[in-house]
Amino acid sequence: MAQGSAAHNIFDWTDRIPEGPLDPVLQALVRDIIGKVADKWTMLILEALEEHGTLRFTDVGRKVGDISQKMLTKTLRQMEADGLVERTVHPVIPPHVDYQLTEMGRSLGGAFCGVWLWAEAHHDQIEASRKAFAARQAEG
Amino acid sequence: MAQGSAAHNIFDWTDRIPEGPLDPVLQALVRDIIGKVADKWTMLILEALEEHGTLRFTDVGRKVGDISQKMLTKTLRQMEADGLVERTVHPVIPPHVDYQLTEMGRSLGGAFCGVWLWAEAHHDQIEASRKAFAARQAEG
DNA sequence: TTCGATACATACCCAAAGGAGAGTGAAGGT
DNA sequence: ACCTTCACTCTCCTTTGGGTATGTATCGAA
Repeated sequence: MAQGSAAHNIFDWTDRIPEGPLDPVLQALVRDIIGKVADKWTMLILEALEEHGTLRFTDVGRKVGDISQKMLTKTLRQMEADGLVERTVHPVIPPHVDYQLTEMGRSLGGAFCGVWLWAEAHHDQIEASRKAFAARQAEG
Repeated sequence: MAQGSAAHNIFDWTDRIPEGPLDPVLQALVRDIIGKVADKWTMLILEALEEHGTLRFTDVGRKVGDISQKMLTKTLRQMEADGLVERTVHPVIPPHVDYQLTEMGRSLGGAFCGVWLWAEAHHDQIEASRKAFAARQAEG
């Protein structure tokens, strides 16, 4: 059975009406945003800036912890492009660059807050589930 | 300058007190959960199951949209291990497998709800920011 | 005169993510 | 005797993520 007969999706649903009043363009846009914004480093940097206010480059790295310089630069640039952070360059030597959340960045931080709290509240339950699942796999 | 002189992190902060009363173990645990749970496919599947209740394998794929069978299987398995979804196998032929959210899965869905709303509310603003950023880069 | 500080850019490399397509197995329809 | 269905699994293969190392500019201090 040739599954990928259509375009690129395995499930050929072209003969069905997907939903109804859902705008596929908006759907795609939101999905794209979710994909970029629900990134590990984005979340971590967001939290660091939310907690400490304005930080300069190396300080962001220190607050986040185990992040390489490359990913720090890359993620900060992406966040700047998306309008989540504001980058302020002071033309001095040695260079001094400040990063702070924009209004939109702060609002995203608030939206993520629920996920953080959820993770803190359920991490032991997740551990338990994983162990139970592993045990099930080992037996059956 | 050899940046990676310490372990694996570029920023050598071993001579500083990191924060204070923050438990590094819990910090790591939560970070791990965030990394796995704040995954694009996890979020998408979670939303599909939240919206439609119980779905079988191919239906989850259809609701999510552009997901390959491989990632669907993988993500569903991970979610099952984490205790977010319950997998029910009906031993019939052809096979019939149902997926539904657990209580914990539903609570995570609630936590993510804020992010979805945020994405829907700010996608146009993000687009504008990206265009402005690109224009700034183009000029110099 | 060389060093160190700061905020990167660039290049090289490896590992993981993820897509495409084929295969599987057993029952029921034609 | 064949085809179809469903929920996968398995094997390639390409793309992306991400770490490491090094370079750069400039100024003041040692």
